[in-house]
Amino acid sequence: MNIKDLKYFHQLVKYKNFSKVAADFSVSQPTITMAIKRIEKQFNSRLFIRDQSHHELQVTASGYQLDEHVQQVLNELATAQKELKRINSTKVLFGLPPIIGTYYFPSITPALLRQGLMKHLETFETGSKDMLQLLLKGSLDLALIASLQPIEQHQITAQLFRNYNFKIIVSPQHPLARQKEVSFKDLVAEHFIVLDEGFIHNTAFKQFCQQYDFKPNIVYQTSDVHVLKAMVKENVGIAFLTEIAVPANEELVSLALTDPQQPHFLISLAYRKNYRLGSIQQQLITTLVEEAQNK
Amino acid sequence: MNIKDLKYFHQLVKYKNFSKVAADFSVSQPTITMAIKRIEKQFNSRLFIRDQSHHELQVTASGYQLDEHVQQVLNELATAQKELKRINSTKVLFGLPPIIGTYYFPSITPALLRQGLMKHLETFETGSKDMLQLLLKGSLDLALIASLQPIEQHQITAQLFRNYNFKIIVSPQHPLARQKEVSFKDLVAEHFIVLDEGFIHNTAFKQFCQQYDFKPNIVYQTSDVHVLKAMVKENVGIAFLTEIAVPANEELVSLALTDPQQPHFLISLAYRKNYRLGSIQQQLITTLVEEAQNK
DNA sequence: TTATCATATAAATTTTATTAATAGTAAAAC
DNA sequence: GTTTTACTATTAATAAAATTTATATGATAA
Repeated sequence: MNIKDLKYFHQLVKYKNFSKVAADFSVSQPTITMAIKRIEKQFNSRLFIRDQSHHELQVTASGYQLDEHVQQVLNELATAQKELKRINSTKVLFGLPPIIGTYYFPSITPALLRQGLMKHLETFETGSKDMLQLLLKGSLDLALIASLQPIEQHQITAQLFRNYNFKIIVSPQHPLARQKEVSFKDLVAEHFIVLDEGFIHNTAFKQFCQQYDFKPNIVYQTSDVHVLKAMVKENVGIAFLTEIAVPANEELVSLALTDPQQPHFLISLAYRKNYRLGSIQQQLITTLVEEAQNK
Repeated sequence: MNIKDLKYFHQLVKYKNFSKVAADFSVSQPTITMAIKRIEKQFNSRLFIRDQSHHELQVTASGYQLDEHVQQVLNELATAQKELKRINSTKVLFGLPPIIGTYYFPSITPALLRQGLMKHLETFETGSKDMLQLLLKGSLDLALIASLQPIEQHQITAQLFRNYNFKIIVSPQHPLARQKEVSFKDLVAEHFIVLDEGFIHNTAFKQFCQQYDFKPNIVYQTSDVHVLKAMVKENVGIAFLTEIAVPANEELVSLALTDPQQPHFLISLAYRKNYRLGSIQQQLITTLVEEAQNK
């Protein structure tokens, strides 16, 4: 059996059209016919129903079931390809979401430098949500990921190692600045500056809104935490942010949330279960975990 | 790329000998040489070091890393093959460990009969530990599995639905029969009849022994619960058994365990995440879950 | 030195995949 | 009710690929 045939098969399940698949792979149409015949013979199953009357190719239950496995197979091979491409580079492709990269990671870099690990790191920045997908696809080796729930993803090993609260930040001019804490439900009337979809802040914020059943008054949405803070300082609105992103010395007032059920900003270290750890990777993980525990 | 090449590759990682692999697949030795060359070219990586001086073929880090993925791929295809072979039989191959099959399952059969589901069931009996492996390999469609911890296996969906205690059972003649409950640590001097390795009872029992740091006096080991009970009735020894396997009407006395930290006998319904559920499968799962909740 | 073991190479052969050309079939368009 | 169009299947020819046979190479062991 040939991988190529599996690729043809998968595309056929997707497009349900032999000619289109042929064109897609720049081969002749009979090539696809033959490939599918080979696969149907190999698995001894009818995978498609060629019913010309209904003007669409039907995929059988067997066809869909096989496709589940074929997808897994093709992904596995693609992942292997990407991994092997990197394996001899002595560099570890390390995913670092912006907030973690700005406010948490710098505190670990001295330790990494001491161990001579920094030069083996190649960081890649994107939102935590994308990160998990990139890990799964093999486009990353290792990643720090922020989440609201502990990461439970088959194929991924995740070590939860930091747990932060969310806070409300306001300008010193804001009436709330006199308080030390506040309940989210008392913020119905406030104007909010919020972070973009890619941030889990967004998800946590929506959760809160849903919990208290109110529609927040969002005056501005940004993907830049500095912009968000600048606007809060100008008292344009208040914001919802992890405590990690609010160093003490800033001209901002942060209020604890008193709500009994509240989400947390979790930081985990994640990698694929079948990613083989070389000595550099081992050292890196150990150092990251140790540093996380020292704080 | 050909699946055959991947099979050759995997065996070569295993045996580290070209000629042996060739013999294994009944092909000539150059076939393997060529196959490996193709794969090394495809992945653009050195996978083996042919160092004749050390008299053994060395597998590189890349080689091992690739093998991780190759194993996954080969398993996925083998699973697909088995699944598709069964898919048109309208039968669901249903794994049922002996204890669950004898003491729990019969209580659900009336509901299954009412729904006309029994005729679609083909049950297969083996220990819970094997069951998970068989599911993963695609040799089973669905299984009831006993475990001490909730099942957390990537690729497997498991619904925990029953939770039983473990008990100590003794003959009415036994001194302990006058008690209602007992702590495991007070059983050091007893003679035990225990179940075989395949049973999770065995694991739970060992856990207890380890916890209290004692070496149990095991007078007989069996894989048959009836034999175990018969021997307990004869007062040959006492036993450690789930409450589910001790119906009230038997001439046995069961004692609760008072230990604060004790394992539980969990029953879960499990299937592969990418096992597509047809209407029969859906109905079956719904019925099983409903019945479990009714008790 | 010779024998032995393990892998590589090369040419010939076999097997398999692909193509070009064409046929078949049903629905849509004229 | 032909003709066109859109899809898929079939066939023979061709191209590509994997496999074999025979042999070479290189290293250790006898």
